[in-house]
Amino acid sequence: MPNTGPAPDPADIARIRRFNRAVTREAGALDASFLGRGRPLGAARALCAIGRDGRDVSAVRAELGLDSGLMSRLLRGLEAEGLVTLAPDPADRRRRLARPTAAGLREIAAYDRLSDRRAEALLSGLGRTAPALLAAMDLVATALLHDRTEIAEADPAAPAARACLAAYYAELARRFEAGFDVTLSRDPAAPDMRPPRGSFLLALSDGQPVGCVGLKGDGGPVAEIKRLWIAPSARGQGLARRLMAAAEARARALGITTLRLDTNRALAEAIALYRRTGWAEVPAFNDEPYAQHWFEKGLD
Amino acid sequence: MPNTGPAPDPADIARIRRFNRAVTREAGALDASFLGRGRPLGAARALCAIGRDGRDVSAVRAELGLDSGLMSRLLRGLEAEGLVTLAPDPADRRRRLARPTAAGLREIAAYDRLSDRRAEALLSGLGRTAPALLAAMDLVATALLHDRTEIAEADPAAPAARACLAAYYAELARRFEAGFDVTLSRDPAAPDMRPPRGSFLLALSDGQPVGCVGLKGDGGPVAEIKRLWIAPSARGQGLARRLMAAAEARARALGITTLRLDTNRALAEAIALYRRTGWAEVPAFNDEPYAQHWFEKGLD
DNA sequence: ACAATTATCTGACTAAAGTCAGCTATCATG
DNA sequence: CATGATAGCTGACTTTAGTCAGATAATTGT
Repeated sequence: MPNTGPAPDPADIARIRRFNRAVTREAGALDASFLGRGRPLGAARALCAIGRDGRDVSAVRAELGLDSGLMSRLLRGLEAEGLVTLAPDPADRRRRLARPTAAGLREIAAYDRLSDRRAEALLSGLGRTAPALLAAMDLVATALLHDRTEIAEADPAAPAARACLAAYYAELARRFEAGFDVTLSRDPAAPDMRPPRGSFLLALSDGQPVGCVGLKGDGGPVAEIKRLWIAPSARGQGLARRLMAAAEARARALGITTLRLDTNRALAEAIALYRRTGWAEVPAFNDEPYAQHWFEKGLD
Repeated sequence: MPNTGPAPDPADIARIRRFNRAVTREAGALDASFLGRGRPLGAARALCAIGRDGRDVSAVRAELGLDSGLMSRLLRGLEAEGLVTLAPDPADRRRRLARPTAAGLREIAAYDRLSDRRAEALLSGLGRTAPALLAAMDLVATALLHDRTEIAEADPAAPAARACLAAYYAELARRFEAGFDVTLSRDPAAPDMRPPRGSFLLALSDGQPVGCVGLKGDGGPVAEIKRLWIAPSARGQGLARRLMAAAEARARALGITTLRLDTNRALAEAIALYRRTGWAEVPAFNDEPYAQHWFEKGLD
């Protein structure tokens, strides 16, 4: 149901349209600068989407929204240029992993520099007003990305969920003082995070997974929150709060009355969120080696 | 010579790149919605660039950055669709003027509505945070359009000029200790700010007024600078200086040899600008109740 | 073991965008 | 009135992007 609020001010609409024009011009200029490296835009975008660390082809395809035939041809082109190598994914040999070669890394770095240089030019032309502009850009980006992020239940073994979990583990390994090895942790089995025992929720931004949370149950009235993670690119939008609220709602629907969670002291934002949203710190209720804090929340 | 200032913070660059991603998606979505009218994007853009009032072909071509052959073909297509008519420019019969037909006007309106609807959707999803977002978008747009801000003479009674003046009065009311009531002030009559007595200049960023200055004359060799104002989103770019320089140039062209102005002590940035640009503080030359400083500058 | 699904590749297309050389008509200038 | 510049038109291209219908191989569910 649109048009519930007051009718938008035409002057405000004009302001937004001016913004759109300003920004499409900027985007066009960036595209044009990308063209300067003697490669069509599609190929340049594909290379950048593969990134330094390499990625599986289907992820790139989903991000760029390309037809599989076109994607295949672009990769063939990049391969012929000696910029990427393709190898079957050992985990699923239908998939292929694209990795940049040394030359590919150089090209990616060159494209990054082009982006950076535009950003620098913008910043340096501003002087003392730069912080205000950056804050404004953050606000706009957050607003534009906000309504595109939706929360959906997924199977914890589905590729999107596994991608989130892999990124989550990698981040824990970076952030925990002692590193992180999932095999030493109380890793929940997938069936405990599937209905009717539990649930696994993904935050999807335009189809891309940008966050997750697990609800691990055992059929009884007490369940645990696990694996709360937000992609770096999606932080600062209150997404963790939305995911937690969705997990609580799902738990209620599954007849769960008490939620628990354990967490590591390195995860300060998460701990702050739990405290802000009605979780009470309680004594350790398990022997999770990576946990220093335990929380509980009643769902009534 | 770039790289003079301090090296930009990589985190700031990352923020800009996040902004770019958010915004190019938005632009892509708008393009996709334009495609829904059964016309390739190039033709749709050309039609919208022609606009309601029609335009000469070379102006459209310059705006869209198209090859003359391509432009010609796009126009031929629009003509065949019955959306535009082409006629030689009476002033220079090499040029051609494109004007929308009635059907063309309807199509332009339809494209406008598509843009408007996206803007409305964004606004309505925001509620009370809308003003902050709009201000942020203005700031970003102004920064990106920085080099496209142009100064044009306007009638002081035109809507864009009145909008600037209203914003100026509102700001004075906020900033002056005693508030501001325009009826108590020495408000210049509009004819004194029109050629040949004076002038009224607007700073236009992509069509939106973002600043103004008035030159109030009485036909003699002495004129006053009035109503210097820059929209908050456009500050910090040296626009006030550009507007003042343009006003001085206009004054010279009108045969004025001495400029004066009065101002309030609350307008510190303006006073600093006057001091920096060759204005000399002089004793009060009028009884403006809101003024504490009077300046004069000779134009030789 | 079997069918269904999934990821990718290939060939054969089309549409859109863009380039380029040469043409004509008009205009500005000496 | 010749000269050169300018604006636009046309035909003959190329490149880029994108679509679609199979083919193939690997995986999943039963």
